Amino acid sequence: MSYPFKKIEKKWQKVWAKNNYKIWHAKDFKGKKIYILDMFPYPSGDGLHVGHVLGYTGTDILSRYYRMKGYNVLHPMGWDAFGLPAENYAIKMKKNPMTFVPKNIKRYKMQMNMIGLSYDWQREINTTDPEYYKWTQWMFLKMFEKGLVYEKLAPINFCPSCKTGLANEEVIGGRCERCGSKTETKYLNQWHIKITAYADRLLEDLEELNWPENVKEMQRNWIGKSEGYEIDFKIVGYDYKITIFTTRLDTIFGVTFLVLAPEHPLCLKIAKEDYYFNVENYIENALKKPERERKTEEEVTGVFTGSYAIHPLTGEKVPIWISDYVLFTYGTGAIMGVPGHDSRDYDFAKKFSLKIIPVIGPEKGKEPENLPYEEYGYLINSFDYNDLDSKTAIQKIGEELEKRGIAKKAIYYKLRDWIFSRQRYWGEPIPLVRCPKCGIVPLSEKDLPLKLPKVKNYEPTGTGESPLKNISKWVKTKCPKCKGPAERETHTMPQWAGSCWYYLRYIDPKNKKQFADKKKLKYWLPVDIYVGGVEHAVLHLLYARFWHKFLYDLGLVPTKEPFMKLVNQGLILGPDHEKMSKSRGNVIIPDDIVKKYGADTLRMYEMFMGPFEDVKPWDTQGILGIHRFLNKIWIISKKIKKDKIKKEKDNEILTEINKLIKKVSEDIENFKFNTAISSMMEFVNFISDKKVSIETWMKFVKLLFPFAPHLAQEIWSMFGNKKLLDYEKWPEYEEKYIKEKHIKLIIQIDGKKRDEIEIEETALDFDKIKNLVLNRERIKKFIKDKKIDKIIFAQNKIINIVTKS
RNA sequence: GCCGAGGUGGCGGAAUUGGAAGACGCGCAGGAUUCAGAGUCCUGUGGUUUAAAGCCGUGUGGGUUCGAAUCCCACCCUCGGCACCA
Repeated sequence: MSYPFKKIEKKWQKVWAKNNYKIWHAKDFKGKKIYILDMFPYPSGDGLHVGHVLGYTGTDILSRYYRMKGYNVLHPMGWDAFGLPAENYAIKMKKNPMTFVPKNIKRYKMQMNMIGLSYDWQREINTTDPEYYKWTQWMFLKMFEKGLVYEKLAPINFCPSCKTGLANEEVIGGRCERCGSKTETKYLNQWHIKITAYADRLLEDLEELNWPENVKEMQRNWIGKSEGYEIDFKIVGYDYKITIFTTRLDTIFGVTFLVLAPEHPLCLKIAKEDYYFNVENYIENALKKPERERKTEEEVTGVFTGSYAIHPLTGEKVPIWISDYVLFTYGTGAIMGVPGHDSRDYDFAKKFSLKIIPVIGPEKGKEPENLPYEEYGYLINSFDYNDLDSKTAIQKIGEELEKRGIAKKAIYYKLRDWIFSRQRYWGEPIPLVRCPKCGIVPLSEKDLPLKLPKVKNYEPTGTGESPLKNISKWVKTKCPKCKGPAERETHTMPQWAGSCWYYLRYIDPKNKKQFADKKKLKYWLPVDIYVGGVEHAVLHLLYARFWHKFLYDLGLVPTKEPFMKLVNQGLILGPDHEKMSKSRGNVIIPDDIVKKYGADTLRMYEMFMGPFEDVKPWDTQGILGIHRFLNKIWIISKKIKKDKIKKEKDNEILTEINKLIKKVSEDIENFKFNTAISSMMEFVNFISDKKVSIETWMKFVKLLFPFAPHLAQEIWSMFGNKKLLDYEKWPEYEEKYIKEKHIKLIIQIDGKKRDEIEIEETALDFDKIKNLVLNRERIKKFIKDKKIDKIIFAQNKIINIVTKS
């Protein structure tokens, strides 16, 4: 029979709901703070899944722990309700998101209470609340004001299923991040935000963050900074010059051709008569396919222009080609071909029988086989620069070319500006007006929020226009400047807009005058611990850092970075070790588990499964182990109540409980919840045949509380404690009980364990121990007539007798 | 191809400042309780044809060391990310 978890959980959830404003409400400016943040969910309609439970339980354990440690804990929750997930779901269910989303939120909140999460609900926020998105729009206007927002007709990624343009970050392997459809390229007039202006700082400031290395690396790669040189090549018979970008100036003597991207404006201008037709043809063909689709093609293609450039150092003529393996959107849209040391250039040269000159080789006098050939080798076939190492050569050649005005240092990034327009209904309206007289005019602050109108038909049109375009009542407006007739911008903001600053609003959620009070921001920022999925590594986490830096530059937030420590919870797979999905039928629903075993079992099992950050499969049997453990605790509690031993007299138990306090505290702080639970189990196994005092057991119950709050609270009150456990102090361990009086010494012979011996700590003397050990029968038997070479005595733990062979 | 993380029983995983490999849990086997089952409790559980002892064992092969899952070198495999970024 299970312990009455249903009754217990219901009972305490009621008490907590009633007292929420007291127990979990973070008061401003009160002592030492800690800000523990979850990535807030999209209330999509499927409800909380076990992945949410994993992350949210982790932060709940931390919050409960730090509250008991005496910290002022800010642990809020809210709803990222704008955007595609909610909208797509609403379309599928044929319900307006405006009426549908609040219902979902209610359900999510109910589920969160069902698993006993200790959020400060007084700080709840919702990105679709006009009082919230008023400030999202306000911040957008600040960016507009500072010249970070611009409109551009550009080829963008378009999702044919979601019927909207997407940012580069939202395209994962050529597919829509949300629905998995292959994206297409469309030319649309879109608002862009100049995130590239922050590229360097976004890169540099990563250093000071306590984030998982892989996430930092993903951001570094995404920003993709390359330092090199721009070099001008003169063209024979023309006044034009071709500028290329390279990071490998040391290979310049290996240049045997130049390649232009098909979009390059010089292509047709320098094509010779005999080649013109071919060139025109090639370009036309190439441009039909957007860059993204060209990449996947295996075969190298290209066409010769008939023109030649002059090598700036050798004066030799090198042919100028056109090929779509050169991207117009990166660097200068033109490259120097070094087939000796670049695999793509090599493939190209092979295909079109172009010259290949190796210019990097082994160090002079060294055998070629024992050195790394690529990267930084030594120059060969490079005239005055021969035998220099690559690094030095880049410097020297750079200096020389700069002196002659042919080259200059340049830095390029992979990062592109943030495409900010969405052709969808369910987002923050962009607060701009198009006036035939004044052009683009921003709304004034007092006109915010610009509310999203209620509509009947909100489905995406697919024409590149937003559904808002059809609501002429809303679209037609007056120009804020000249008061003449004008039209509103009808595209909406991307889903990421609201999540860029929500952690700031929690700090002062009801402020009507500012997005948050400065003093409060100063007190609570930065976020100390941020927990969420790794899928946001170059989406939300990059945008939010940028947004935060922008606010920092305006003096509106006190820190350069928003999130100091980041932890990614690992994915939970289905029992079949596959990713959970409806189509596979391997989805575990938290509600079912709660019904069957209770919330405490669910919480604790998810923490016990394995390391918090690892991918791990759900084990339908494994959860029984945790449920049995909680049952055992319940039964032992009843026994202890009957026994009525007040003070702890058993020294062994004192040692164990003190060790446990130390272990659990350290493990919680390090997100090692699985080993914390293991050691609690070991403790319970240890005391199960002993009589434990109430004093000791109450300490244990406090340790259990962050993990299984309902059961712990019930046991706590069962022993007549009136105050809620939330207000109790976390137990402290006493060093004197932990110190071992006896030392178990392992005896090894030639590194293999042969025996062990227990020694008083005070009797640790090498000679004495040596005698003791060598006289033991068992040891004598092993040594027999072997000669002892030496004896190693290590760390009061091991004695190793080494024999001569 | 490049970057990052990782390979430990039948399974999830412990131990990583070099010092008893396999904690804890699941599963499995045997026993107790029971008319029976469920549940609970006890015992065992890396391999080595049976007990003790021994021997072998942390992806593979080498190395350093009194001693290696842990450090070094080479290789194999798995997972995650990026991918014509010059």
